[in-house]
Amino acid sequence: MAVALRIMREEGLERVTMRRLAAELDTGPASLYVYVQNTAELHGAILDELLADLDLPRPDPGSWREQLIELMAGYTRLLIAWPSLARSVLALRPSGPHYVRLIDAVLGLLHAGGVPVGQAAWGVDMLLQLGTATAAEQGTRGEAVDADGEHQLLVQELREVSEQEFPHIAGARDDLFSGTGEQRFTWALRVLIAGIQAVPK
Amino acid sequence: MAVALRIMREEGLERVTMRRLAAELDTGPASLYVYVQNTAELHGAILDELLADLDLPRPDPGSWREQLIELMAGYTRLLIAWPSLARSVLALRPSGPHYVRLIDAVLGLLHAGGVPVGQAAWGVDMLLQLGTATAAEQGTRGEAVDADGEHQLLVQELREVSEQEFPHIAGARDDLFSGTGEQRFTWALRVLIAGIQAVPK
DNA sequence: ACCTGAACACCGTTCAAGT
DNA sequence: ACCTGAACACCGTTCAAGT
Repeated sequence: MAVALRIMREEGLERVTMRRLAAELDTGPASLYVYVQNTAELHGAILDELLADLDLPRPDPGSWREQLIELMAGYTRLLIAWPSLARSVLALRPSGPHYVRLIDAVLGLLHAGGVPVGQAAWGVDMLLQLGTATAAEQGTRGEAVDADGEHQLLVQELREVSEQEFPHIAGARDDLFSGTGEQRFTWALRVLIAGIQAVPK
Repeated sequence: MAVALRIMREEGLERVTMRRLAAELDTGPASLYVYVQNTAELHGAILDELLADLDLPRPDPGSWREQLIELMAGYTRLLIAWPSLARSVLALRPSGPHYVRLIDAVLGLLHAGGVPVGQAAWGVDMLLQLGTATAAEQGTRGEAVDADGEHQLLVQELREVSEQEFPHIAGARDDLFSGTGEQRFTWALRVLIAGIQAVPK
């Protein structure tokens, strides 16, 4: 496990492959299938290892919202450092003890905020999905230039769109690209929290 | 392009590779790099092709919310049929004419609902991200069994968690697993729409 | 009983060399 | 000038055969 984390830190998740890990451990790739069912499970184990470093707050009814925003920001920051791990995680529906701990903490904060338990239970999924997806959208270390190129492509396309054909894009042009990633993410969290509080099941 | 779609429909996105596509076109893989910069761009082109089939509503101020929910459900349904395409798309920040058309339609509906343009502009990203991420979380055709296995793992873990260690999970146990995917997704859309309306930037 | 070498069936991308 | 065969550098997973 420690070896897998080292490879990820040094060369990126892309290099944390069964073959590469096996080579690092001086054995054949077949040997790893004794400990792990497939590559997805290997990546899941890496996530849980990373989540061990996440500090969970002791819920305080007076500032539960800020605590929740900070906790989600922390989770997301952690994954933004490894976008392709975020991509794996999204397909994975992670399990693992530290992930469970995180779910409990988010539920605890929503409880402290007086959010009805049914809404909180469905809301946790949305909050974690927002964080994971936001990280997954970031370009990978390796692909950074490409992903940016792709994004620039959309930006350019939206800027050049004709007012006749797409009036609403034209009318929102400035707002579409405004704000930093951080500002947008914080707003998104507030949107989610407000909605989770307000909308009954 | 038509060939790529056929391969996807017959064998899944996993088989829409540069080499496979080249073989299907009776040439070497190098030839494709004349038309497309890399595999990600190929997948992006496939998405835009699929989006051509999405019906966009003419906004009606009386039922904009239901129209928006139906539009987002349509987008998501389309991607749920190809979860690994959704995964590619999340990393891609898609461009392409049909994607632009979709953005304009969502903005139009939010406008019809009287949502301030700044909130609408940032909100579109959240709505599309919700759809894409929800589809990406679905198991792939090929991985279906595995992904389900993973998910069952978390479900089991959450069910068996001790009341002392994780009181909030224990207290929300029934709600955590309640509802169909459809019900949860519709609720999530309403949460997002309510939040986008309510939270100023 | 446990482990793994070697094989099967693939990948993306580049570039020198051909037409 | 344009196209592409062949090569480089990898993959995940399985299973027969060894210890």
